[in-house]
Amino acid sequence: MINPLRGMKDTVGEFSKKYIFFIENCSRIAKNYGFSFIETPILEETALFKRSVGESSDIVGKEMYRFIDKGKNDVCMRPEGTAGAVRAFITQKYDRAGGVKRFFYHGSMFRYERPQKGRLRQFHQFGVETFGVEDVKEDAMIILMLKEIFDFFGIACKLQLNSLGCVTCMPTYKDNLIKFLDTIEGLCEDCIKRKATNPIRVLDCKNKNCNKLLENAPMLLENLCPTCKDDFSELKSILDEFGVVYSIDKKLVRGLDYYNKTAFEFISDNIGAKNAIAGGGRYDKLVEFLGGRSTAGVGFAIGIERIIDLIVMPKNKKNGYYIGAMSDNALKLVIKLVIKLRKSNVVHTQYISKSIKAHMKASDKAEAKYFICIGENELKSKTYVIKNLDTKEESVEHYHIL
RNA sequence: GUAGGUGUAGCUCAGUUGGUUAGAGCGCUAGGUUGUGGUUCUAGAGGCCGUGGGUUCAAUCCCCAUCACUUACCCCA
Repeated sequence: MINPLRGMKDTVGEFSKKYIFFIENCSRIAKNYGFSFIETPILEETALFKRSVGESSDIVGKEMYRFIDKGKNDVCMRPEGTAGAVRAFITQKYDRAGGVKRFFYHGSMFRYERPQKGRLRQFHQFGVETFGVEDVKEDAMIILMLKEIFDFFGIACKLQLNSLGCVTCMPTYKDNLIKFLDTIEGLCEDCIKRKATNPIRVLDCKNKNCNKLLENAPMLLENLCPTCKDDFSELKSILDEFGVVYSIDKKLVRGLDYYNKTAFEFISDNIGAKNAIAGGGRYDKLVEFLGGRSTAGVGFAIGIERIIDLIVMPKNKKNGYYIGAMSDNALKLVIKLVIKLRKSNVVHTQYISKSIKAHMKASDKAEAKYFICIGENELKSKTYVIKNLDTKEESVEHYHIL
């Protein structure tokens, strides 16, 4: 027997139903916000992720599915969606065309890690990206969209917010942070590495000892330039105005290098240890960094496996027809009728004749609303009965397809 | 990479202090006298008790190894 690879799962059964339900409704909501569908390749040049996600990130450092293809290209399976969307934005020359572009996407992402609850090697995200809008109202808007999505699916969660500053305030802050870190002894090994590669990530180290040592560290949020500070205030006031509850997490820096200014995460207490169910933020330098004309960007991604268990599905209503044959002579007619009705209805059937009782049981299993059974009597009378399985009413119809 | 937990029917799990024929619920199939369902009743099918080795007269059970799954750490969605 061949099993799926570790950390990879089939989309079937209950998960499949929920997945479709989730994607359809997220897409609907995103369209209402003016976003249009984009799909980018799963394979991209390794350089794309190295440059966008960042070499200091764990994702690039140790989690990518990376290989050399037959054309000797160094390629990776995408570990997240933003890099590809930005690349596509530049490829299409939308950066030069100017204006605003809003995209939503969904699909498989790949990270080579140890699987656990809500974390797979092939997992699925639904995400959106806005290009060309510097206004922080857009940040607020996509957070409102996320909130709307979670509300729609009945998912309880909390929003955590931070601002990472911009090219004006971040560099000086970073210098100050490094100076502070230099005065500290006893940081964990990882943090010592981070100090050199991406010092702000020291802030969200989970090591308790590091946390203590960092109690007096300078915080990003307290060292923002006036613009960033104003934007952050405006973001908060919009969220307040529309009743979005949030908390400020000064240590929220996120693991991807491309974020600046707004950074946020939605977390849930109901999904095991990995409590981030969605994350996002602003990445105003990324388009330029990947070779495009300078364009602001902001977006989010939802981890579908993280929230799938929290989705409450509406109850299935009975729908469509079940048509069965009670004698072999009737089979041909049943098939004809099935094909005809399938032009505009959900129709279930079976290819063998059996008792009316067995057919009715099968129709319940199929959750059909209407039931038709054809046997010798129907063949003789050229009529059949349609039974409404909810109301138990029966009505006689003449058929003309013999 | 590290640590714990679990591998018995399609699914969820009992069980055997080592002994001949392996258990339940759910699901599946078929029936409950004339062609009417969901909840019911009866019957049936379905197991190399994860794999390899060891101890033993005898292993699904004890020991070792291995693989898989799972949870957690790290990190992320």
